[in-house]
Amino acid sequence: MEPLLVHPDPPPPDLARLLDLGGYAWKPVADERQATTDTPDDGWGGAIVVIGEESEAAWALCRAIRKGDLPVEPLLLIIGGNRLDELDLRDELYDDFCLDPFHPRELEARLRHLFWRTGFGAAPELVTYGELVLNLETYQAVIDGEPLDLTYMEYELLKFLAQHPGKVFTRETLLSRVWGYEYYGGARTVDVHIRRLRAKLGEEHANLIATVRSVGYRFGQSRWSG
Amino acid sequence: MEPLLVHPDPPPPDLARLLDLGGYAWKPVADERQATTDTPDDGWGGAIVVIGEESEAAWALCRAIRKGDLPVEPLLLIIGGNRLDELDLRDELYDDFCLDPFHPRELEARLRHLFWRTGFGAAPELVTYGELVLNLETYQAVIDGEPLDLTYMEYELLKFLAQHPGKVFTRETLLSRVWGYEYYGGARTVDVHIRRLRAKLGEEHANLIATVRSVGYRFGQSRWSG
DNA sequence: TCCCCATGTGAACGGAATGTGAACCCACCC
DNA sequence: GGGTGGGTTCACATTCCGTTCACATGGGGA
Repeated sequence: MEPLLVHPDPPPPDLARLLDLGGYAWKPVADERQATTDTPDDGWGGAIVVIGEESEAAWALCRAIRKGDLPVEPLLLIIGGNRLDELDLRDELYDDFCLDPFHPRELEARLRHLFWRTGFGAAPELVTYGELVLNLETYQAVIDGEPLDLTYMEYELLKFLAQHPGKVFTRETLLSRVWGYEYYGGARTVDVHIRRLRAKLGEEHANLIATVRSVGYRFGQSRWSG
Repeated sequence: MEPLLVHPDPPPPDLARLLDLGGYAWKPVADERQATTDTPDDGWGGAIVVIGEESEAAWALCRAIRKGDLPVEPLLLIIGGNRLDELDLRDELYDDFCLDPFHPRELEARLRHLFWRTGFGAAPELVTYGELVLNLETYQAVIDGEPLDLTYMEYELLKFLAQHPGKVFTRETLLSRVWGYEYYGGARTVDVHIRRLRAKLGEEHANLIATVRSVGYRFGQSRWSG
């Protein structure tokens, strides 16, 4: 998704943390001029403006965004409860607002809802390891920017491994945790799926999955990188 | 202005007092049936639903409002901070929400803003994806400029999918979110509707709906942003 | 060096998941 | 009552892929 425009620069630490944890890309911006010059190639995905002490600068930025030649949508405000009256005559300037201090879950919900309404998806749930990216919502996998065409079990197996990089799993463990605890079948099934995964990862990345002889398999580099 | 639909009956005292002080006309409503029979001549001006202890009844009312033949907009929720997770998969059911207990000024601001948006933003609500356009007000669908002749369920299904492009949905999820949470029927019904949608989309666009084997269906391509 | 066992490899089988055509059922309308 | 449109269900066809097998390969210990 396109990055979010965030004002002020730097933003409050808890806001920055929440955005990072939520997987949002964002860029702090001090004023309209910087917002214009720093516009990403694919534009802004939205804006979050904190109405703080310097409220005039913040409002000016909002006006610039809405009236000027810098069309950014949606625009969400974060504003202290004691400044609610500043919203009064400015309905046209924002799409949603959130009281400061905010409840993290509330802000998350507002962001999700805002992006849902405007048609952009919310930040997707991703599992990443190096150049490998698994999108849990779309069931798609990508490595080096190239999509991987994985079957269901291959995807589930790779997902589980990539969620626990560096850790060694026995075949029995993999069977119970990926295939299901009640599964009863030969352990060699795991080998075959590992083989197909390696093949699809390509020669370059096949070594992402290492064999630990007489134990099982490990995804990614071990801590001592041996 | 048309009166607001308020749930539950009776509403919390502080909500009633705030609405009265704000000069809003409103009517308490216990359930969908009453909402239908008590509809004012000139319709509802909007709805405020409190998600309280009886949250299932409240959600049922929301669904009825949004899916049924009782078009009420805008719809604002009042919900406890400890129930925020209930919002997660219900983005399409509401327009805005407010944490309970609410700050009176905040709720006022949200009401004002909500009505400002729906009052002036008279632009028809559209859902678009590439060459596909769904007009939510006229219930018409167009692709490549050619109108699509869709039945009701086909339209609802396509609308839901197009509102969440790239995301994979299981048949069960589609049944509950398109057909309704209380629906009980075979999952293969989804397959048939998908097939008819593909046929009506035409050979050129049939691949807009992709099958994700052993999972479900996905509309459009995922965005790999990140 | 030899042998054994663990793992890699290719192919085949069989069943599950999905596509497809048609029938059924119900509501609605004439 | 007959007819029509649309949602649902069923039976069958088809594709896909998870599993298993037989065999090849290779590493480590005696």
